[in-house]
Amino acid sequence: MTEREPSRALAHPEPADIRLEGVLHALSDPVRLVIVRELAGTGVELSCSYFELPVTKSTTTHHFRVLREAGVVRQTYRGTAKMNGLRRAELDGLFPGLLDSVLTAADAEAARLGAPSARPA
Amino acid sequence: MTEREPSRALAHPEPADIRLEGVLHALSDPVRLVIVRELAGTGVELSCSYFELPVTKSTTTHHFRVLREAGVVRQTYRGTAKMNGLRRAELDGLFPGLLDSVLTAADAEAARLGAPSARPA
DNA sequence: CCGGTCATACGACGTTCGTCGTACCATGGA
DNA sequence: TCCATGGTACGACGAACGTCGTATGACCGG
Repeated sequence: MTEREPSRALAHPEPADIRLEGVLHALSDPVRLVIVRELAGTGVELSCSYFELPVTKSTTTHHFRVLREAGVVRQTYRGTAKMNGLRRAELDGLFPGLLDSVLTAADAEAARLGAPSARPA
Repeated sequence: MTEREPSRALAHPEPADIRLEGVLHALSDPVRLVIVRELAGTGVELSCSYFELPVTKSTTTHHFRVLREAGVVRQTYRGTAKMNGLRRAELDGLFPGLLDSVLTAADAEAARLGAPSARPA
């Protein structure tokens, strides 16, 4: 709840605490899937404000938190910005091939549905 | 033909209507994940009553319905029983490798958590 | 025909989810 | 110092979810 600590630190689940169900659930939301695809596509850390999502800032914060608590992304403060990076190594170690196949599937579906975004040419 | 039409037909989404988000959501429930793992492990069609799930019959029906409507399983009546089979071909065609990696991940997690009902092929 | 078995439908209930708005805090620069 | 920028916390709300119990329907074997 109310942390009076420096609190500029964010809690991340350790690999042993990451649950497949949680990851799948995190990935089952369209907005979050867009975030993950973009993160994977660029391969670098991106700030929350980098993303242009069809939701408000509050909701964006919420989605990033869900991703972080599921163990999908790692968030670190960098000045006023909060950078987000995919936890690829941990995820691949825990669930080999899962992230890649989800990403591939998302690309395939986007192409199938004629969605243009999230594809860094 | 000697093919007998099932008295009650069940609606299944066509491959083109299967959504990745829907599949991931269907797979993100522990009970449904158990069902899918068992279906994949045996490789044959299983009746609803075959499964020993920690929920009532009503809830079991509900979960099978979610899986069917997401396009994960195919259900066909066979007498009073309803047989359930994984839609492997369709899923693999739509999202190559996805099902396998989820299944592998589920096995890995089950082993990691000390699962009792793991199903080594 | 009649009962038994397998599964469904429907309604209910509490929980979680996705969304928003508003108020607030933390950092960095003018 | 003060303010602009980037993000958070909290509360609210409707919708969807997972669960159950009971009543009902479909099929098979006597």
